[in-house]
Amino acid sequence: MKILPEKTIERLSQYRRTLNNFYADHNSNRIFSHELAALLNITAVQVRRDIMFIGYSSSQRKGYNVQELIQVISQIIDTHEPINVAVVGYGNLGKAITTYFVGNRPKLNLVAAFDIDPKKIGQETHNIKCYSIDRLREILVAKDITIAILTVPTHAAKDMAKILVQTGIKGILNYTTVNLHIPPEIYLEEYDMITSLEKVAYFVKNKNQ
Amino acid sequence: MKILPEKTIERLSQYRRTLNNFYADHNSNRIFSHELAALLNITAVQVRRDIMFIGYSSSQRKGYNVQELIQVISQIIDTHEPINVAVVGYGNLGKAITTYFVGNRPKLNLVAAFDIDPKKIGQETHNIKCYSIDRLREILVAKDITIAILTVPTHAAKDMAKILVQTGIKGILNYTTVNLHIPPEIYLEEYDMITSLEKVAYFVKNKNQ
DNA sequence: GTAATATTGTTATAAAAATAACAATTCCTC
DNA sequence: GAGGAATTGTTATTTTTATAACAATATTAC
Repeated sequence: MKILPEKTIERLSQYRRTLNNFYADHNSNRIFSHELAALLNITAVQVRRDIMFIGYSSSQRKGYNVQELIQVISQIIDTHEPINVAVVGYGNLGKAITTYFVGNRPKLNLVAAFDIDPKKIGQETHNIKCYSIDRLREILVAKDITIAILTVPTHAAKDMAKILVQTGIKGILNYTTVNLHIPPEIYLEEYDMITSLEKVAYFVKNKNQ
Repeated sequence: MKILPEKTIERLSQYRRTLNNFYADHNSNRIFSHELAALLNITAVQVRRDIMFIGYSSSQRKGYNVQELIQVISQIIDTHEPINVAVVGYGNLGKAITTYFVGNRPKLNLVAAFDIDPKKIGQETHNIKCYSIDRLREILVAKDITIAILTVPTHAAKDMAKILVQTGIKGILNYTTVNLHIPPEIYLEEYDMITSLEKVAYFVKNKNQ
């Protein structure tokens, strides 16, 4: 299948979770585009357009089959073979992410955490063990880790990214406030909490324009 | 000034931080658009266009004055009066955000944290005190809190949002995976870590298309 | 001082994303 | 079973965002 728009991919992830919740709550296997849209604060057209993109279609006039739709979305956003993920930096943010992860995400396995603090090394939360940052290279390779979530302090971000790149990581989700410079074949997604907050502040201030 | 594009606001926040770092590191008061762009992994045109939007201009051919540019950006994204912010949910993520906040952000004050866990109530990190969630209404009003960062567990998100809305909050930054339904006059920014990770996984998988 | 060069500021174009419009289909009512 | 209503699927349009093109200006080299 042709690659899908970035925003559609983001929404597909949310559709899937929302559909799972919907199914658990309502025990109904039918959902209308406007129902799904309302749950996500978006428009029904947007939902239908995304669903068109992924090539799914319902028996018209009776909404979508919830489980089928979950299946189709999963075929697109999940990989065939599970992908192994590591959290690099096991401070508060790293631990928060580990907790978010607990549950059923069969194709994305969080398999290791790393930190420099001896007190954290050896800790195990939700079956995720924390290793010394010194063993980063070794364990990334040994455990076939493809994606890294970077949550180290600012001063360490650059060096960690360097090691990740050298080890052949495929994707980095960067939560540090450091702008990383890595080869273009590695997929880099950056998120900056301070920027988000400053954005909220700006639009709170300028809401009447 | 006319309201600026959302993406420009996001970048302005990052320009400012990058410029502050640049000034500290280089002790130079001049920066070219392509230098700033390189630091942020974007194009020089994008930088110049954003700077055009905010109405700043340099003496041509010699780059921008770093401190002036910081000033101009601050005038746009900062408020005149400081804005008070609270973290609702003082688990790992709430604590992580508190830590991120430490430093010089004169116009955005994190003034309180809230949690339901008696063990956390009364804790104080970086001068931020944790209060009982029972006192949320009271303290939001007393401390004139305008923006809330929501980091509570899924099951509590809806109720917390309700209280925030009732108390007249102006903006919410929602890190829970629950889609909130709040009046449109409240600015809502949502961020979903799982979605971000699933997005990275998708584009790692489909990078060659 | 003139030509070449580097940089900005701005307009024009392209690409991405969201919204609107509407035909097609199915279901329901009578 | 005819007519109306609700819903989907898709094309068209608009809006937002990013990129490209290029004139204007200042600096440097000679």
